[in-house]
Amino acid sequence: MRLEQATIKDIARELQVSSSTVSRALKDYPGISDETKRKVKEMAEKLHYRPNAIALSLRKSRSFTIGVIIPEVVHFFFSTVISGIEEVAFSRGYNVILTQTNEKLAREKSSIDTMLSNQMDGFLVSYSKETTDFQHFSKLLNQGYPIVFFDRVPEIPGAIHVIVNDYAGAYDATKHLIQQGYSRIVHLAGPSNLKISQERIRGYSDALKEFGIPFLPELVVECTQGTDEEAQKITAQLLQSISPRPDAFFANNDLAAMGAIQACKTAGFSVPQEIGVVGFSNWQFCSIVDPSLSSVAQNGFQIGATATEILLDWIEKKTDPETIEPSVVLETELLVRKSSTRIQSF
Amino acid sequence: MRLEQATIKDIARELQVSSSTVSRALKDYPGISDETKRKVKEMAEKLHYRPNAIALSLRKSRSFTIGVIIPEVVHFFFSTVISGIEEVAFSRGYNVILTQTNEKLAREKSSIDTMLSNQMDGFLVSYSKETTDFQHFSKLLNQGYPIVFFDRVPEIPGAIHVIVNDYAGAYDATKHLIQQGYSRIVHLAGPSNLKISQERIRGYSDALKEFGIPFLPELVVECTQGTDEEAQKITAQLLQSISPRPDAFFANNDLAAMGAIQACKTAGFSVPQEIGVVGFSNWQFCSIVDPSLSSVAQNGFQIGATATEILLDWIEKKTDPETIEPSVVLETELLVRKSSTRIQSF
DNA sequence: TTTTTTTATGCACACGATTGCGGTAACGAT
DNA sequence: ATCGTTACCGCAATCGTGTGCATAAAAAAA
Repeated sequence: MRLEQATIKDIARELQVSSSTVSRALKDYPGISDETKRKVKEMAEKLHYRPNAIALSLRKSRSFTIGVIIPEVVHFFFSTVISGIEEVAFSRGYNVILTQTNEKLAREKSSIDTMLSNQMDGFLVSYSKETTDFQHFSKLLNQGYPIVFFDRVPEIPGAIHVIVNDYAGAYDATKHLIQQGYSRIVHLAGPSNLKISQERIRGYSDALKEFGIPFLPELVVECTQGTDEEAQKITAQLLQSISPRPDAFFANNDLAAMGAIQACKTAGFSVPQEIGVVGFSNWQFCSIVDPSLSSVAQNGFQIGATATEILLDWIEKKTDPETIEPSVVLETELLVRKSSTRIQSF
Repeated sequence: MRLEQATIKDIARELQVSSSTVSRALKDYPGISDETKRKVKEMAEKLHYRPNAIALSLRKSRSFTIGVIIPEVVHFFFSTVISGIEEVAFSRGYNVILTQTNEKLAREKSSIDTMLSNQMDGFLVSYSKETTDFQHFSKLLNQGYPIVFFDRVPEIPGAIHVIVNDYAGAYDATKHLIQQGYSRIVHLAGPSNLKISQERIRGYSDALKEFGIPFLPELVVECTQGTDEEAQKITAQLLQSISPRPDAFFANNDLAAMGAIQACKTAGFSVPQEIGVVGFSNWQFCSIVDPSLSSVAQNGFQIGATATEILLDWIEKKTDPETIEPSVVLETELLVRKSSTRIQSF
């Protein structure tokens, strides 16, 4: 049996005043005597009064809550994004409701449904791998709901994005490998329906072009799942089937990069002396594995924080959605570690 | 300008009936003609009617939302717990509001405040490292709010816990090291105010005792932060200062274990031939590092899922809080990998 | 003293949905 | 013609808070 929360009415009854007076006194409205204000506040304190945010939401048609929809929580990158989101939301007085889609489209849609029922003030979304049609999002946008997409962003008119410069990240990584003397560079790519995958391929390809290295389609292999097991298999196979053998791997994510390293070791090649490897994301373990893994760092925290700032400004009408930069691109940073360093520059 | 959500009143107006009729028709109440029900449902469909969960919450004094308070999101273990929580909550029709305390007590308290304002139906809590006094929790409990603690659990009467068998996990790990022929085993312990740290020390100590190995206080070192850097420093120092030198490290977490391994390598010792290492938690990277890291797995997903099941049963009064097992202890599993295997048993 | 202004407070309704209670037809039975 | 029954449906209050408008009392101006 829960102890009842004290309400404005309780305070009003105790003090023999109306609840409107209490409401105004608590918010220091003009036109309430200091004496009354004092009494009201004292009584509020005494009764442990806490404003009922639900009632407030109903009244104001504002919930001060944002909905976050992501593919998976158990993912270093996404967890850092969540952290950034939570940090900014908290500091600006908003709640965060979280759902993961487990990469399922159906789950994505039903999440939106319940979130709409719960009167979210806005949405932060990174869509699932299954999502190829974006009507459920564009409908929301057309209805005027603020949505900011991050990382995985759809190509629909009016959508606001926060992404990292995948192109530049991939370009930098590839260029670095080339400068380290690797030339037959495999790209373990991500799911081809994601724009980030396409951008990274583009960066990879452009870097090759710039250094006069031919782009070979057979050196770009899609790793659908992005797990280390998958990458390990693919790498092992590539080392056998391609001739002359690849001498570097640029992976779409760090897990895949680790898979590649393992496969190389198993096949008897040393990393980085014979084969160089670079990952993407800069997961926590990159610096503690052996050899330490070079990786393109994307600051998840900053992505989350930035996306949330934009969303909240939008919600609070500080910014007209028309004037928002449709796409905020954060820079990546190539962190060179042992896995790709065979020329000691120091 | 957001398009207005259709309400029951809108449906009522269109159909020239009262809103009570609409409400009842939508929920298939008896006493409403099939004809009317059909019309109402059609109109609801047409107007894209979505029940306003906020209004419902106000009416029912139930928000169908649970508050989750954890130290940090960017932590493999906690992210798996969140995943388990989210999964169960979603399947049972509840929302999850997430806050991280960043290990700050003040943040913990203020999170509780805003969650109370938002009429959470219950709480899932793992408290911060700073928390030594639990009044803010016991007050909640006394007010009748359902709270289930997990991982880090307070010693207050009436609190429900979901934890793993830290004692057994530590015992197993230590026993394993002993059986592999290591005898001067260092324990890199966690913050001493956390019960989990104490339990692990107990398990470590009991395993030594059982095998007749003396417990040396200087071999138990507290790693306050639990980072790899910290563990690396401490390990390096221990390898120098203690004589005869330690030949194994059992770390309170995997990151610390990795730090220990690095320090060993730097000092010229090979793992596992000369020095064995076991971690705790079984983070994702354990299987992909070299040497792969033995670790005590604690199933975060299961912890989160179990805690949520208990909480929701409690909220829905399926179980009387008096009858709830005060402490659910999930078993750990020692995953033996290369970092602690010098006796090939196969 | 009367009129005007200021100050302090209450009334009533709104937000959206639910629900106990009661009302009103229509119909059949007496 | 009257009553009882049944089938449908509406009124109005409720949850907790905020706010425009009216109003009473007090103070100031006439």
